[in-house]
Amino acid sequence: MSGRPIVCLFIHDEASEGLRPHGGASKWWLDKSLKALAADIAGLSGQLTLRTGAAAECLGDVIAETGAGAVYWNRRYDGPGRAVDAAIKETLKARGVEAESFNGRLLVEPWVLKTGSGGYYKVFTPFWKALRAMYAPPPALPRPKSLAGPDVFSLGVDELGFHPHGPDWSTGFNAMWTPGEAGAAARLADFLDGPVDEYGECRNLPGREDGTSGLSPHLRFGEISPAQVWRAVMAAIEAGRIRDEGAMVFLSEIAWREFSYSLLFHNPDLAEENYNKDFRHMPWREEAAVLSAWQRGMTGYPIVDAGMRQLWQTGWMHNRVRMIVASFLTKHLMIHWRKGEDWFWDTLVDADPASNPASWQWTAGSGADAAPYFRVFNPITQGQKFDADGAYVRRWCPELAALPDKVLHAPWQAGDGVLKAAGVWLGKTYPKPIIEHETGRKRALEAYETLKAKRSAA
DNA sequence: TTTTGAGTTGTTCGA
DNA sequence: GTCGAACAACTCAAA
Repeated sequence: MSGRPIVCLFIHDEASEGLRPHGGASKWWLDKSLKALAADIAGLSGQLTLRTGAAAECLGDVIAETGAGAVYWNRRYDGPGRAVDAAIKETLKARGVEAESFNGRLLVEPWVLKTGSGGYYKVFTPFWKALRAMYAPPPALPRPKSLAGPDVFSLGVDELGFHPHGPDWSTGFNAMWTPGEAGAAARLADFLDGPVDEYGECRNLPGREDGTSGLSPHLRFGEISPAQVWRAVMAAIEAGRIRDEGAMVFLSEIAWREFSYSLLFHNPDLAEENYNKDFRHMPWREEAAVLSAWQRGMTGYPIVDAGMRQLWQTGWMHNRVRMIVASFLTKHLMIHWRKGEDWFWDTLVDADPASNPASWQWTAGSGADAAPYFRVFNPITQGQKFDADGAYVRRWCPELAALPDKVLHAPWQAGDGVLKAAGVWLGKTYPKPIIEHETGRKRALEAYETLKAKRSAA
């Protein structure tokens, strides 16, 4: 294909059967990412061509307009996306157009790693061992010298309407993110220049800005690949610039992403159906007001509310806090994990078709290799343990900032004088707990008991 | 085929 | 305050 003119095509497809529409935060990201990509391509004498509509039709149009003889793309792994892509491949080949797909998103295709008995892995640790043992990143391809191609009609990025308007809720996003390939590379470089060595400990501290890599949205939108990450980490270890202790913990998190993709590939309904079918008997509660309080960060538990507000304001939430808020929704509040998954899908800039449902199911207990049923995160002790100095809660729940550390994660335990001195009026300036911890915990454990009873009866 | 060991991230209780 | 044990039982992966 070298030397032939290229049409760089992005199709925004909300028309093909079954595709899950992008959430609002994803659209915000795509708006910037596409602009960055367009600029990068323009720098190589090319043009990013944007179309909207069903992918098959858009491709047909562009082929007719340009006489293209070949179409190349990177694979996706969600059920509807795979169906659309398979149909396109078949149609193109029948028309005599070369059609080829590649692995651009994963270390290893989800059908490669198999257990001794030939199935896919359902437990992370053996999956990770197998991946580590066999994986070596392919050598990096050289940057293309030119992406020149024919002048084709294209929509402008702004015409997609991806940036929020009326109101623009994204002001808090701008300070945090630089979508695009250059932003992704800078993130990785910064992370490998020090923070990765402390990753093992600091990744659990949400108050630490550099405790985690912040690469998730870049990985989500293909601005950097896990193979690039792996290569860079290994190179830094070999050069003696970083130790392999923290680095391997970091790579194991990259492997969790792979594990999730393997689960999604082998369970295309992962975002809708319980992976563990016993959970169909779970007595979830339908309480719109309670769900809304969780979404708005008004549960009365500071670490939960801080997380939900960080999400709303920046499009991202620290991983430790994701587990806490997800446990709180599915266990204390007993609201279906799908409601949480939907909310994250809409509000996260890294909303991922594999990681999001897999992680929600993991926390709820219905997922692969899931948390055991008795593991109900205590939002008070989690806060005290991982946000001991209160930096995280004070940042995202400023109305509590003047409380002393001792009661910051459980304001209702503070005496009237302490509350008054801090300007906190429970039920007025900050909510009372939506449910008492011990009550919620007991209720969740009892519900899990009923699952067990139903299973043994079946 | 059978057996064996192990399983991301926690909490609570009692010594 | 700190420590170890109990919390269940099951499924998975590999020997």
